[in-house]
Amino acid sequence: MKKTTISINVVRRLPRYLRALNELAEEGRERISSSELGKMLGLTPSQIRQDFSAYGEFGQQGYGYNICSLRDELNRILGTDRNYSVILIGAGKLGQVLVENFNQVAKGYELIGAFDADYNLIGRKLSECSIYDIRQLEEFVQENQADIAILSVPMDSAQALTDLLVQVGIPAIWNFTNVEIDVGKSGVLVENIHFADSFLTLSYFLTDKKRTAEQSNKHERESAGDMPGRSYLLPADRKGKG
Amino acid sequence: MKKTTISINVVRRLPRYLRALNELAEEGRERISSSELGKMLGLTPSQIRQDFSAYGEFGQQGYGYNICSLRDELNRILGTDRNYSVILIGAGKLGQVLVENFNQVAKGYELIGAFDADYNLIGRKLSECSIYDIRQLEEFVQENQADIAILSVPMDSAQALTDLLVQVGIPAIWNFTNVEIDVGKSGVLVENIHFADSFLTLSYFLTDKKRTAEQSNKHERESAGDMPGRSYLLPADRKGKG
DNA sequence: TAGATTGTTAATCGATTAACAATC
DNA sequence: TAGATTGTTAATCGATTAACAATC
Repeated sequence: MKKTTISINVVRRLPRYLRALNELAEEGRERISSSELGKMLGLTPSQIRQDFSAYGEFGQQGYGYNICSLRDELNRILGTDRNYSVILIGAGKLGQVLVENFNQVAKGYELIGAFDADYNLIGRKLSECSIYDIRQLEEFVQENQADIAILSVPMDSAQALTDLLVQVGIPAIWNFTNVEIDVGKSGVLVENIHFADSFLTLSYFLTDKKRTAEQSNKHERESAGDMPGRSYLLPADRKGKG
Repeated sequence: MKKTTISINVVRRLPRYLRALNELAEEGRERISSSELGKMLGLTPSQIRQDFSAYGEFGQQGYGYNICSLRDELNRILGTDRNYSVILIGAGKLGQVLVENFNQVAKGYELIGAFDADYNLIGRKLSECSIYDIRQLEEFVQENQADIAILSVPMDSAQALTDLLVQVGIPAIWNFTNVEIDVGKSGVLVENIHFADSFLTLSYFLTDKKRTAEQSNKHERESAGDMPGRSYLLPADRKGKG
């Protein structure tokens, strides 16, 4: 356990490690080396050992890492064992889909309430969770601990609802609106799912590839070799290295 | 126009630039300096100038950048002017939501077909787009150019459908399944929206913050100052710098 | 024991920031 | 012209990779 500050790059790899370990555990595997895990995820063994060592000494020389205990450590590090309570802000179509998939996506988290301003929705149920009037939010969070808010509202109300969430003291927002929401200096955590940004990134690489192809067509295939092309764009870091 | 290889970090900032520029254009602003744009997005002026200069000389000394022409350049770089055709694989709830929001998310792209294996869905319409039998996919792409596939299917069929997409020659996949899909050495582009990974990242920082708080409680508030705490976790790079 | 593989230190590589001449 | 601000080169900072002693 060395590094004092852990970079965002390291953090974003942790869920991927957890995913791989869950798979391995299901297959009944007992142990794995940094080098095998590296092959699975397209990372170097060095990087994997560095990443883990930022949090402790989880492996054993000559043996590798015990899959179940490493998985447990990651769950602890990520906080999936903390029984966080989640609320949904915006119970429209997207919100509904998110709730339905919620248990798949977020094992160990509990959805305790949904909020909307639409009277057609208020009073209904989403899975096992009630939809409340957004004006009841403050009251609700005074009586119930809410750790994370899922924000799935129209773009034009995103900032107003962010302000509300900050005001009532929600510590973390999972933002699905395609807006750069502003929490000021509140210290409220924001994690964005910007669909459009992700889509445009894909569009970029596709365009880049086409441009390269157009280019080499211009050069009238003097070099007839197959151009490799990026094959994987993973969030924040590349899979294969070129 | 200098750098030959452009890093993924730069690329992932481009959609954010575009978003800011669209906003500014709507406000009727004409020009902006790297330093003002930097303030908007929490980036240094240097970084912004570096990023743009990888693609060309879009600014003017003493003036800054013309908002509309910079926006146009970015659209060109990202390929939003290329009229890409998109298909949807998996017309379930998530797929439906994605299609409904598609025009908002991806202006300038056309959804030309949806595919599913469910006979309750096949033959219906999603917005203005027909849902076809997935077994017709190969035939369909022989007759229609399809540039990007949105993959929104259950986790256990994700890889099989990826294989199919690769086989029929789709060049880019926007993957919404929480699975590390494998396109082998095909060179097919993959951009992931891993909901779970994103959620766990948020959970991590929340937990991290709580741990820090617990820590400083242990130290019996000798230093009574307010701890700042990370306020923004943006994809791939941090907003405020600590 | 010998082989495997860790955790960690040092080396390398890459990305961000700073500085500044060029110029609108 | 003077002030502003670019594009780019150089300096700094940080992250990844390599190497290796420690040890299971």
